[in-house]
Amino acid sequence: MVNIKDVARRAGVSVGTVSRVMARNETVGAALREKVEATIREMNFKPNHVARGLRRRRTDMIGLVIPDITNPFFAELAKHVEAVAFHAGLSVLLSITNDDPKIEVAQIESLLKSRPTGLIVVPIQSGQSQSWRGDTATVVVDRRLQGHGLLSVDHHGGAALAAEHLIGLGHRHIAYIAGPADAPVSRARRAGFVEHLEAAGIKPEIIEGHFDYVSGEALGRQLLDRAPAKRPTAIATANDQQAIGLLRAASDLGIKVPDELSVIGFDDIPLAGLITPRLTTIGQPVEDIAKRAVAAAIAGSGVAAGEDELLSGVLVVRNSTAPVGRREAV
Amino acid sequence: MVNIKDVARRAGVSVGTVSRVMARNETVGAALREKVEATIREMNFKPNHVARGLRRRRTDMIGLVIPDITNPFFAELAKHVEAVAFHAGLSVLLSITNDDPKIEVAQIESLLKSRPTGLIVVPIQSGQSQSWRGDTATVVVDRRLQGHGLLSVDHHGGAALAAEHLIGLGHRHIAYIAGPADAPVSRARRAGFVEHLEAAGIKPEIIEGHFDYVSGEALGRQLLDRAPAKRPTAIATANDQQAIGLLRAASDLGIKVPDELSVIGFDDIPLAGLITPRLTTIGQPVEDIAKRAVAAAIAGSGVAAGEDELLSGVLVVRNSTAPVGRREAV
DNA sequence: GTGAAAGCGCTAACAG
DNA sequence: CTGTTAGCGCTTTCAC
Repeated sequence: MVNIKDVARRAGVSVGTVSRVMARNETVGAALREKVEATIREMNFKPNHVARGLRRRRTDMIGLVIPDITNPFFAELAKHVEAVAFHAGLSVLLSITNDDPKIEVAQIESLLKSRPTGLIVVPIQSGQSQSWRGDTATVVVDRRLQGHGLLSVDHHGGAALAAEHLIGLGHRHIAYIAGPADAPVSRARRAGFVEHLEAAGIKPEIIEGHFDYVSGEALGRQLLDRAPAKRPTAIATANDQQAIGLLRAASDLGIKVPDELSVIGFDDIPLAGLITPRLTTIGQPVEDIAKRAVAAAIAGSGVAAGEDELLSGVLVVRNSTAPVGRREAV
Repeated sequence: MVNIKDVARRAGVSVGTVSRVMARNETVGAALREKVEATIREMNFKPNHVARGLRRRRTDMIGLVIPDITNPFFAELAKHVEAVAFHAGLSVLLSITNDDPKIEVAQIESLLKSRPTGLIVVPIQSGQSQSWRGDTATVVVDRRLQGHGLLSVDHHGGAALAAEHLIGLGHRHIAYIAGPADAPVSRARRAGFVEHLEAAGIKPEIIEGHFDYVSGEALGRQLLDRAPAKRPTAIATANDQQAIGLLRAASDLGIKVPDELSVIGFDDIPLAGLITPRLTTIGQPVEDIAKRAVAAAIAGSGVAAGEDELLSGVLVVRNSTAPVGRREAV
């Protein structure tokens, strides 16, 4: 493969000059610059980023560590992170932790060996800030990690929005399908939801599961497979996937949404607006999160501990929620 | 950051010895080996993969180029590729082309600068095999690219399976929602479906769109928003997302699936089994594809041109298809 | 078996 | 403004 020396020789200049032309910053005479650029094109020279990375002691890559790429929210996040990074001339190294703390540690250690410019991490558990060297900018997204600032939607506030919505619709018998208790994001959403309800004198029935379709379906069945009078009139879930699973359970049990049951999710994944009924949910500013994350990673600043950036979620009302009255009317 | 020299000095050996210990292949005396390993642990030494990559002229990374990570099928593919790669000690560089040929070229050129061990590419169009250097193993997955072998599910055969299923159910008035005509994968699935129907003397109505929910919904509406007698009794789609969009359109128009309309998709994304009604579809062996892709990338072999590896899809019957008779009965 | 030393291809001083 | 040169941290002959 052709290297900088070949180019320099052919263009009749020194390697330093070629390097400066590529960096397009230095003061290189117009004549030489053109000649070099022509030669680069002509020889189809692709500068070796590995060598450059070695010399610069940092590569043009950012590591992205997420629990699960098949979760539409993280897929969306990855998509935007990749787009913004690419635009900034960076590549993204993808790591999937599969919600396994051991793998998470291994993945991060492995990433670090490539000396990336920055790390964007959606951690599994808040415990033990990994002792990875402070010389790689780290921005922690969506879920809290000890010793780091957090860039995320305001889980607590967003969940409160959901609670408010259900209360406003007249619901009093309300259940909540939470995420795994060891995930701080679950706790934040749950707390935001529950506290808001309790302030209104309502005590929701709470049940815990994973952030996926299957869990939503199983837990939904558990909540709904009982005498109509004992069923909640509204259920909120910790994310949209659970809500979609719940919708499926309701359908299987012949329970009409939203007439007999209101359902509200969290995330506003693309699918939320397409299933039947269209899902009412709390939308996240994913693109904005991605932009800020990449910017912080590049700036080398990360998000300082204690300096959280919490972005507001927004209530998206669609067809899975309705006034409780409708049910009595039936 | 501590480097190999620091370790060598502290352990009282030469850098060569440390290197050999890490490569865990050479013949290093047990005593020295232990001493070095202890020192590595003690100093928390993380070998610099950038330097190693420079020296080896190849990094421990594989590039993964896909059109759209929010497409559940590709997310699934990425998940498995990442898992297999990680297991083999490789990192994955993620590129998303967003179905834009210009970006695809730029992404690949950019990836190559990092001198990855191999490239796994889901190309956008079959045209112009990019003139990237033959010195990077390239395995082309899912969609054909001129000058390369293809590793993929058998689109043609899978679609024929779908056609066979609908015919067997007694459907005669059948429509097909295809993918974009410029994508070979669309053409393969469409051809497999249409040819099989025509062999049975049926000429389907065909309509084209993109591989996403929105397109499926719009096209579905177009196909269904007409007098009942003029509507197809069954619609097959080029992928599950379109099918899900179609289901939504049917629901909006008050058309019962599967009683009044049978729907069959392609891919068997996780969601397919969870929506209402559960979607009948053609399942892909994603994990197997991922395994083979990574193996080929590592082996440096790629998939030789003309040596396609076509894996069989499998018909997954769920609740979105039913005998045409049911409708007449209503 | 182990050490010494020559690069991998580039960037960034430093000269001129 | 441009050329020269010393490494970046590792692997890999080549000696011993």
